[in-house]
Amino acid sequence: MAEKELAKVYEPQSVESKWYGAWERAGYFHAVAPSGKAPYSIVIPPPNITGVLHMGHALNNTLQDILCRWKRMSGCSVLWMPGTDHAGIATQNVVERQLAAEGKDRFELGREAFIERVWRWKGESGGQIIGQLKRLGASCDWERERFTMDEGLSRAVREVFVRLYEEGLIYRDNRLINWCPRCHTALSDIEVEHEDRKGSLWHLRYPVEGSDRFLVVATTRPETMLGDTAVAVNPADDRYKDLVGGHVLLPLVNRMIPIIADDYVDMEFGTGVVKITPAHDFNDFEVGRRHNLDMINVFDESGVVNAAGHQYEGLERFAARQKVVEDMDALGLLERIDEHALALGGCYRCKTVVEPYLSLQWYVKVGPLAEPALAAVREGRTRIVPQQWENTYYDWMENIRDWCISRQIWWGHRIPAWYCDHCGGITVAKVDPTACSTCGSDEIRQESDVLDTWFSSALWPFSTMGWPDRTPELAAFYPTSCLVTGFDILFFWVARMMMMGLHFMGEVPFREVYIHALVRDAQGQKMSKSKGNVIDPLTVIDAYGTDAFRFTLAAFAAQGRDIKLAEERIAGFRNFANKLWNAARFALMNLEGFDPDAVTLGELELSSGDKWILYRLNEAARETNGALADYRFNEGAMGLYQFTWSEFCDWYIELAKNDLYGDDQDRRRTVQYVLWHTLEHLLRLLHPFMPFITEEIWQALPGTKPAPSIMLAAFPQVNGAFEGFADAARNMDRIMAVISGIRNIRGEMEVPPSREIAVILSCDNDESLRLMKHNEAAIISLARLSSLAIGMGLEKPEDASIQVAGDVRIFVPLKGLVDVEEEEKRLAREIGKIDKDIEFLGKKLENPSFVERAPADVVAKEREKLAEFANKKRLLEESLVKIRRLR
RNA sequence: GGGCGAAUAGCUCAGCUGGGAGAGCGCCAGCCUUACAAGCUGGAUGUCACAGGUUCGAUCCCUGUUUCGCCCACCA
Repeated sequence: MAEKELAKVYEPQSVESKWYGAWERAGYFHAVAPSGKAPYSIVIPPPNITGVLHMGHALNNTLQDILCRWKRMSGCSVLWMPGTDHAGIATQNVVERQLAAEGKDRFELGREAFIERVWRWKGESGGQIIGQLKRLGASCDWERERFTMDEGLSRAVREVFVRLYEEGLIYRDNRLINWCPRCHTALSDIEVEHEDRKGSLWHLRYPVEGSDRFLVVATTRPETMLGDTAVAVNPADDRYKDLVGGHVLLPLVNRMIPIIADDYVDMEFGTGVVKITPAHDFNDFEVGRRHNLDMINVFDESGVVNAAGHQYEGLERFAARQKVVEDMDALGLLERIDEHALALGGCYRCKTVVEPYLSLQWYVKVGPLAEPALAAVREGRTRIVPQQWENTYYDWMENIRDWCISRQIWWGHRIPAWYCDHCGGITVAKVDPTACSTCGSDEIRQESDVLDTWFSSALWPFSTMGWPDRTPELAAFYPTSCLVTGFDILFFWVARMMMMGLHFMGEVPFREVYIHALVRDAQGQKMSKSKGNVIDPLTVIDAYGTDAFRFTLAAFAAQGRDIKLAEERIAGFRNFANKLWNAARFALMNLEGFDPDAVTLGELELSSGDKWILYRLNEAARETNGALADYRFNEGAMGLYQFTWSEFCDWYIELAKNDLYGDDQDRRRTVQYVLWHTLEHLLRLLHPFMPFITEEIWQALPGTKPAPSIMLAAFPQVNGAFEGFADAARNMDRIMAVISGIRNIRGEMEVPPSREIAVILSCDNDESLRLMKHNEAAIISLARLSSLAIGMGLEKPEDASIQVAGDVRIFVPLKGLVDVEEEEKRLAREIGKIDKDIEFLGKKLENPSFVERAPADVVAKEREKLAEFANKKRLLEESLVKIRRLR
């Protein structure tokens, strides 16, 4: 067995690539169904195949991996289902840009060739994010990796579409939709992002027929007047009552349009007159339907004015706006222009301003699907964490509108509907039909639209497991245990999975949904390419290592709060990884020749220090399990950080040195065992957070391994035997207080560590005396003493510095160390601090209502504290008086 | 317009069911103490946004105010 030399500084790169490959090859990520073990399953939020790993992915997948590794180690059969999303519009855009660079467009290629080209692109450069997830350490079951357009999932999509159609939950309708004039497709309501912008409110005069009056309408979109088919006023508005039923002459196009009355018009706003453009405004559309108005579409699918716009035909919509305003002005029909704030809707893929557009589209009737999805959360069958998001979910589900699912692009699941040229009937079928189901004609054409990308991702939790077949995976792993996602896709994805899962599986898709925060930059701004404030996770990984990065994300992941990622914090956790590494180096150096297999805990005689660290380790296990069970990732991470650094390294390792370097072979063996045991368990606790470094160290530890990888070792649970060490742990706390007291004098008096000092401890009871004597060696070495005298009721030497630690008085003779003036100042400072405490507690205890009404144990505790402070103050004052006498 | 969240040390943030506020970084002082200078030891630093209320007691619960941030919404 060649003992390898561990470098002084942890180098993540080689360790990471080595272990990830080994784990994957060994099949540790693979879930077997059924297995007899308790199932735990998570489906990954499938990243777009166009995607490149960003901070959001890094956080999302780190948290999922922490859960999966923790559950796997806790004895569950874990399925983490990975895959990617075909991302219809986004992917089509990428390939279209490529074509444009070659001076071509998709229409030249034709539909089939274009789709082929997209598949080719996917094969060559799509899905690079998978490799990036592996660098992050994600323990996904890659053997099961799925793609939303692979054969199985396409079959599921088809099945769902046909069934919903047959149930009357999918229909076609001609109405206004959000249209992206750049992507040339319809968008669903939530695919439109509203942004507040400054705009103008143009006031236009429309001449009233048969009169010299004008009606002044206010509009934010003057170009749409080309499609006006009415003006409306409120029926209760006395100003215009006489005009209702009459007409105005629409300028520029010179069309007579009616003056109608509708409650929709707000008398208070503007002039109280609204121009009605049913084909280009959602409200106007409703008004138009109520009044049977013509709906004149004045744009083509690129947002260019069409023939209905007369002389403006061929003008792009914003150019048309300018021209319309100019022409109205020239006619003296532009009354004025006000500044006006408005929320402009943009395409979520390309940011182009969307156009309300009249067209025939496919819809899902969501009301009947939303009901059960609401009930499931209300009844707690799916729990949303943090709970505050439940309200957002309810609000949306309660006000949900039908979902436009057709997209006029080519890349995606083509809608399985065929139109009959002969009878006009529609055939919807799972298998491509050869004839019209109504008239039998074979002159049928398939719908050219594809489905919204989110239609297929809504099926993800069951389609990835083989639905509509009844598979062992579905039986074992559906419903999934947990979904980890950001709130930005709560509506897009989570809500729709709830609806589809309940409808087709009869059961919720996941028991819990953990909604995590957004990762922002150090200034709290959303990271975006245009702002140039993007931190690339892979750059961070290269610079600091995956483990440090993951630990940073976990430590920051407090519930309900955005993460502001500052690079210094990552460096801090890189230091933590290095600290762990060096603690391990220390352990390995001192465990040479030690065989843990030959030792059992029961045979060992444990010191206070040994019991203390085992007790604290046990508490750390309790806290980590509790934190992860509640998705308190930050508490889990920070708790382990504190245990590792402030307890294990700062105290136990220092304590252990005494015995490791000493002559007592029994003590040496005992400490070796405790050191080994603590480190070994600590590594397991840390493994979900820092998978690589923990495996590397764990493999180097002596002893027979319970598993071939730490991934498969049992996650530490609370050990009842260690809970009995609570008293010993408290004793150790007293020893530590004494050591800290001595160090305090040393630090305050600026005595360098190289200078060993003599110390006297004075106890006031036997128990205390025994405890101090028993831990004499530890005190001497940790406080760096030349000598230590311990006794009962000892007198303070005249020129000694004093410190009080519980019931122990600490005297440090100052002879030749420092002058008494310094000691005088230090004592005055100490007394000053205590005075404040005494004053506060005194007031509290003098308050009769506190003593009467507060719980007895609280009062007793406060009294105890006061007595302790008073005692400490007395001792310090005595010595201050004596010190002064020396001058 | 509706809803949600935040305001705590110089900075970035923790703080579970009310009992004198914590971490990391930074700062000051002293240290190459044979695991680690990416380190060790000691230290300083807070009207817990503001104003009321409940309570013996409020950073925590209630009301209001201010300032930020986000989400939703068809007022031209």
